[in-house]
Amino acid sequence: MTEGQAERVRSSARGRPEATSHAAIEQAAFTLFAERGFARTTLDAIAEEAGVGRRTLFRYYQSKNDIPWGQFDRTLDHFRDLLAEQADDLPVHVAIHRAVVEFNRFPTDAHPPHRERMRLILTTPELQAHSVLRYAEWRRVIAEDVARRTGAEPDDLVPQVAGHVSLAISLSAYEHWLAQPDAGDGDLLEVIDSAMAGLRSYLNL
Amino acid sequence: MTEGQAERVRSSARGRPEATSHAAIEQAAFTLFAERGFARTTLDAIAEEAGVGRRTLFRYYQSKNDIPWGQFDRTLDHFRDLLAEQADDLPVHVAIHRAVVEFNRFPTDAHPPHRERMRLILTTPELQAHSVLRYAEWRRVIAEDVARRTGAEPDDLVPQVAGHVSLAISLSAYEHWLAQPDAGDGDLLEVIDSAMAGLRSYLNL
DNA sequence: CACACTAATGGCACTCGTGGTCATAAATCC
DNA sequence: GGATTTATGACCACGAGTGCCATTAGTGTG
Repeated sequence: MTEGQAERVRSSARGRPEATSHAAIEQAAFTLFAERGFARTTLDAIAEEAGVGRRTLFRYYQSKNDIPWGQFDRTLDHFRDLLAEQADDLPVHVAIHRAVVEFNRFPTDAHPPHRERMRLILTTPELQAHSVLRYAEWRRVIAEDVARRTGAEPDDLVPQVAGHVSLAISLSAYEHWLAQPDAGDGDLLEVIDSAMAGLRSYLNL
Repeated sequence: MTEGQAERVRSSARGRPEATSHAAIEQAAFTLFAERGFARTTLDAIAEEAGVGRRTLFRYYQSKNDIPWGQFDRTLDHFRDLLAEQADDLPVHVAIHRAVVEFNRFPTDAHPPHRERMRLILTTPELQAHSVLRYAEWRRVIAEDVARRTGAEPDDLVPQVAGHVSLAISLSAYEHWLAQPDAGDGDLLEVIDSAMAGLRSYLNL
């Protein structure tokens, strides 16, 4: 999903070989982000650290803001599959919730690790802002699944609300999880459950 | 609320008078946005249209992205008041929901009008992204009120979820409202109610 | 009225992200 | 070896954003 940088999959082994990789760029970038912070890390610095030209970075990532998201693109397809796997006779919100939880079980094949990545994304203003565009695609995937389950259109109100609310739950959970000094990946899943329970209790308060 | 551009309220009438105003800048900007679109409108063009220097724009708005939001800052205080006004014996989610609806009743003292403003904000990628920073403050106001009503801390999970979910409802409603070709301000309030009802039905409550 | 004072203006220079163009490098295929 | 293919990286241009500072246009005082 996402346009992202177009899956630079070489069909053949012809032509000049790549001078770097997404992984190498991310590693270089995260190193510098950790040292100086996101805003004060220039693309020139990342290019130098990665040993490539600055112009080349833009062939691997659409923008500086896209670097921290790394592999997220590919994961959306996985998310779509997880949603499709949930039984059709489940209550819709249960099916969606389960898929959301599963989606966060093996967050990424990290490097840098999931938590640090999410911490950066959720605490850096520029990235918080930029991420909305990613979230929109994520919400769309949910809206489409809810529409399919309920016989509605993805643009109808309920599927849209479901997408927005699922995101709301997830973001609440991530923020809470990040606020806990030493929580592991498993704890994240519990917090997502708690957030959903919190929503239900809020609506009954 | 928001740091925003610091309420340029002159204590005395001394010193050189302002060469322009927020209203004048917004009017110039919206005119150009309508003509060429947001992205292709440069700050130079806005400055020229408003008859001021480019540098001066930054004394009225922190960034180009902040221009469409206009007066939103001040409205947050109003929102806080609306929340405080809701009776303490109401179910929490009802109190919050009512305040949210009221908040959107007289959206702005428009010019340019509310709907056009929101259409721009919600359909322009740069602005969609930038707006999360505004939303965060809005959510904070809700979290604080929910915390007060429930005896929790604003950073606790339920108040946070309440903020996120209220935003989710509002955004769903706005998007749906904007998708209707000829809906008025009153219709927006109904859509907000519908979105909340949609959430409850989605959750089988 | 002239002079100090105050506050906003706007020009200049600079950094940084982003995008277009294009010559060049480094592989494979014949 | 030469044609072909593909990625690279240099050069250039534009626009947003920011610090600096001389200038402007008011008010208040003697």
